[in-house]
Amino acid sequence: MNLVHDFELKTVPPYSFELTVAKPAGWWWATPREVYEGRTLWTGVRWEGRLLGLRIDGLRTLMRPRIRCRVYSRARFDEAMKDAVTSLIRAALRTEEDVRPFYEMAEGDPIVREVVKDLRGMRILRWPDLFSALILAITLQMAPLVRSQQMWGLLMEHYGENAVFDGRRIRYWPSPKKISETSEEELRSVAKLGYRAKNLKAIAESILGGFPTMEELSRMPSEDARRKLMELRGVGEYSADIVGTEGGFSLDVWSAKIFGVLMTGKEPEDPRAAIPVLQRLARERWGRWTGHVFVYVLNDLDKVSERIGFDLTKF
DNA sequence: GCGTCCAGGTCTACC
DNA sequence: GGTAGACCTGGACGC
Repeated sequence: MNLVHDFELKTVPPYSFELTVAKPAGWWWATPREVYEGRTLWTGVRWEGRLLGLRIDGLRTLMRPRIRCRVYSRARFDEAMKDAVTSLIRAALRTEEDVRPFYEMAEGDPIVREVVKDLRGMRILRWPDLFSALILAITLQMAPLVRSQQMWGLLMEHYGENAVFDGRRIRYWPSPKKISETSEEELRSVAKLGYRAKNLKAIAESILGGFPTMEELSRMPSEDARRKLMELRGVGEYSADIVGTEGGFSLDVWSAKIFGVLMTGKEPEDPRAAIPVLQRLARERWGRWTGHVFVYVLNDLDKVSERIGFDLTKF
């Protein structure tokens, strides 16, 4: 791949590049196989059907942050393509988001007050590529994390693609086209997707059939985007919140246990049944910042556990 | 060793 | 409009 675009982004402080792209809980920015070393991220993104290599450097400090991004491609880039990719990366890094109102709200809340000090400057997740985010959501369903990781590994190994640039080789998620061309039986047996194979194929076909892109979804009112995502086969509220551009409160059985302890003082007896109740309580308590609280708390479980004297990492 | 349970949900069929 | 029951797979657990 050749260098086709090189630009800098200003960010609204405080902005921590490291906490944003390499989350303490281990979540990646675009692919689990990306590399983060010494304030530089080598990763990839699929845009308009083509895989791009990205080298992103976090420059300067928390309060005077800048980001330099280099884009690599096999194809040539014109000015319109450069503008589109710049805005895609800007949105996915959330460089223009002002988190100060969130931190002000946190001052008055005992659960969030210390968490925002631990993770000052972190931005919540915002997947750069819709289909990759949907693969993540589908493979998280009804599976312990190790099983989800097994599915990611097999999907990438057998159907993924390499971005080779800047002396690096980064393995990236399969394209919708590749998944649509693979039989459901093969996805079941080779990628061990089980019942999810049918859903993932249907999603790939919807995307190839003109489903809105992440950028188009982000321009919709968030509730409309959420409803649109739930039109996809196998995407319910949980998955729509994982993929969604506004950082939803995607409670599942695991996180319901954690927030059950934090918000009600005890582990729910039936976590699945507790999900809608906890979601309502969270929405009432944190309003538009609910998704931020979710990501901040789940990325700070060690310290939160220490403070409350209850091991939340055991779930 | 072997059987059972259930996990970082969603859809369908039935009432 | 509300809700059991089914769904892949594999690790944990009890016997």
